[in-house]
Amino acid sequence: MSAPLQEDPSPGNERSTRTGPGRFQDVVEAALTLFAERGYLGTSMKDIAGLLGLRAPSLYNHVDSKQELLREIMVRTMNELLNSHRAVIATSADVVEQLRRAMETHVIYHANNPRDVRIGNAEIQNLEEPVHGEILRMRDEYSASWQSIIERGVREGRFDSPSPRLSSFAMLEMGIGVSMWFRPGGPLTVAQLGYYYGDMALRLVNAAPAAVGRAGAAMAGVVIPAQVDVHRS
Amino acid sequence: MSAPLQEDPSPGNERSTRTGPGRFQDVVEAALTLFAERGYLGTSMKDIAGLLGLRAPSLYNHVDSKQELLREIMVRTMNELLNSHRAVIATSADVVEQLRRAMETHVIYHANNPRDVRIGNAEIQNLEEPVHGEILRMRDEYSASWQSIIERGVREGRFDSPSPRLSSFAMLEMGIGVSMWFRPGGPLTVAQLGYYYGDMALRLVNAAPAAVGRAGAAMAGVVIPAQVDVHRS
DNA sequence: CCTACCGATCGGTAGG
DNA sequence: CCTACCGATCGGTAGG
Repeated sequence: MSAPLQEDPSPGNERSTRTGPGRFQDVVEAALTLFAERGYLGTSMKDIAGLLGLRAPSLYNHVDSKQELLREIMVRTMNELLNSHRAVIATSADVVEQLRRAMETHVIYHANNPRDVRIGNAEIQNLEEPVHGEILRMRDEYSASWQSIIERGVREGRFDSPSPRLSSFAMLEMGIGVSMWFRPGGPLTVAQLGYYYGDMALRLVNAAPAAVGRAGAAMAGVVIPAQVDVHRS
Repeated sequence: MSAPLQEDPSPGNERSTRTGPGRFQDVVEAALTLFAERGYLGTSMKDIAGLLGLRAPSLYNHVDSKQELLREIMVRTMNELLNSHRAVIATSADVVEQLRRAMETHVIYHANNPRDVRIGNAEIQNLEEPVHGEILRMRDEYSASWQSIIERGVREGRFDSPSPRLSSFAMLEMGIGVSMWFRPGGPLTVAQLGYYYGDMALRLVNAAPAAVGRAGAAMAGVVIPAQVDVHRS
């Protein structure tokens, strides 16, 4: 997603030409849009080529197969999400702050990358092995990290949850939902969105600071981690 | 979903034979399983026929088109969800109780109908007009009802929410997620699941009764509405 | 980067 | 309920 537009100029890169509209990342970008809109099976190589002003067979100068495009999108997305998550929970030892920041990062990522996230959640069954299994393992790791944060908070007496597993599922899921309706330029900024959802996460485990105030409440002290970039195409 | 297995014997029903494995509802049932597993575009009429021990062309004695199967599933599912919701919020005038019961019903429906719900959320873009628009309108109505419950709770001073819209989205979404992981026969009953999620909904708007206790807490007073049937195939 | 083309599969129809 | 078959489209290759 955030890869530079110019291709790696090293001579070992034999998959892409150096110029023109058909470079690998451009094909991925077109696939990202179309897979998200119509689904993997609902998108043909002809469609992707059309978005780039090409004929379908020309894509195979840059891409091994349609499956490779799905693989690239899913692996990259899950890596970005996991890395952002790991980085942000390392910024505090306080479990309340960890949960709040994890939710902010989670929601901001989903708001900024709706196409990737939609594909990631809708097309798992169309991903072939071994990547299919790898993605499932990464999702498990992500989910397990959330659960362990909540479990630790309960152990430390900071959280109240009848089931850390259910609490973590609820938090993850409500954040994923953001990718389905959030549009930049609306009444809410991405940062505000993150703040509200961070607050909701704390409420879910009864760790919320008293009341949060009305919509538009000041957001002093909110830290948007640097790892989460806010651009989108 | 809950239609009786014997077909309507009225002579006006010209779409289905009265006996045999290929009646309309059986085809829908097979489509339900396969659409949920592989997606609408990933499922062929041959696949559906195979599950019924038939050849693909035989299906057209019972079904107009593949699209009709998707239409039937999506309309029926959304109608059931909306009707359950309307019925359950009519059982109490207290806004806290309405929200709790709405969440219980929402979650129980999603736990009991994972296939329908998965299709309903994944295949909207494969639904043709005018049904596509009708489904979107029903979803809007459902979502709006949740938001108005929260708005009223805030007005009455029972709820605290910086954004009823965001709160309702979060609640809806965390309930939908249940359909992705809940399996009957696990450590949790459907009724317990509904109770926990009802509790989480109240927490999200700071209306939770103090603390809820540990996992396995007593569930005295939980009302599972009769409209929500608990069978699944 | 293109045209021409491959075998496979699709939803659906004809006709019995 | 079947076999035989239709035109369309698919992902991908050959060859330049």
